[in-house]
Amino acid sequence: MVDRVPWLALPCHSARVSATVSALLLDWYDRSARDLQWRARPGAPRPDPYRVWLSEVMLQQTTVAAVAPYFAGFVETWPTVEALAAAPEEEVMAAWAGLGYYSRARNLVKCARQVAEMGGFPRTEAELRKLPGLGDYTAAAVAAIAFGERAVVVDANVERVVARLFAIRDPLPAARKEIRAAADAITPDERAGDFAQAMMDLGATICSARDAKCLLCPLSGECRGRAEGDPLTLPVKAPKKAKPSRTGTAFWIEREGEVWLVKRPGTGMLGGMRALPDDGWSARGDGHGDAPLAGAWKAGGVVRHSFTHFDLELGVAVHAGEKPVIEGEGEWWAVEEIEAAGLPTLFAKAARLVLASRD
DNA sequence: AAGTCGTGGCT
DNA sequence: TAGCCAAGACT
Repeated sequence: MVDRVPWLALPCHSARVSATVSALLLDWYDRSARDLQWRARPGAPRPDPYRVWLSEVMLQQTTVAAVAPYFAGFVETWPTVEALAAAPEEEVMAAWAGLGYYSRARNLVKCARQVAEMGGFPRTEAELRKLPGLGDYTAAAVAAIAFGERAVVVDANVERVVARLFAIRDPLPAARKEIRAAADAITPDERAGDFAQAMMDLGATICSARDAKCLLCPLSGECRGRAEGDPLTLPVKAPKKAKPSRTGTAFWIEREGEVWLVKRPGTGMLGGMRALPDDGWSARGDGHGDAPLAGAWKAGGVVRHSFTHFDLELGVAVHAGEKPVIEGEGEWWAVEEIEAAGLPTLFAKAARLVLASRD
């Protein structure tokens, strides 16, 4: 689709612009790179592929600030991919609790076990792309950053920077091909990993979604979006659908200092995570409200939680009867150690609500 | 190929 | 506040 990018139709011009952009950006990166714990230590030519892979998976749709403590905890507990491969999936899921998008954690374990079996990470983008949890972005990022391959790394930062740099006005997601072609054109043969990280640093700190600090930008002189006066309007995005609102109930059942926890099915919402029993609420509909066992219940309050595609108002019902008898799969968990259960945030909020009402 | 899948921070 | 957004993958 190169012919759809007007400036690319001029080979000499485009080659000059591309070389200028990559040189300016790499020079800026050498001066201004963020110091992140998964990047190579001073003196090391390249970072540890395990740390690169782990960080890239954690950073999918997730901010650096949110990832930092989880990354530190993971590499402390599991310093190598072999160590992670040997860990029980349940422990990894619990360690991931609160970070969101839990299919990432399931795929993380799957991937670690495959890689350990293979004797190490594959070193090419094409081979990395076959691993579970590595899509186009992550495969390219690991290949470039950990192994020095010239791969075209396109994430939301790159899309934004490129759309502004070349004033690409077609709306996303239709503009993806055009943006990718432009990103390809400015990716250098050498230091593609640094280039990718530089684009992401630029997108995070200078050319961000709600702000464009053009006076600080190393590419401002080359930026068509700035020249045309409206960089903040780019990239253009399709309007989003409205979020539905749902209601549901979670049930707090306690016996002798322990609370009844269930494990959610391996796929779907909060898949594979420990949880409080609930009444079947979902993105598609409200919960039925029926309690999982007979006896008296009292209201424990309401938790409001906003997921990506719906809002939930979750009532918490507390079992008020004597000696609850439970049928079905689950486990009694010491209330005092509820923090270690690895509850996703929604249920952690519910637990906090119940426990706070006792003080 | 559009929908599904978390969470916290920012404005 | 309510909406937007973040180093996307998977189906």
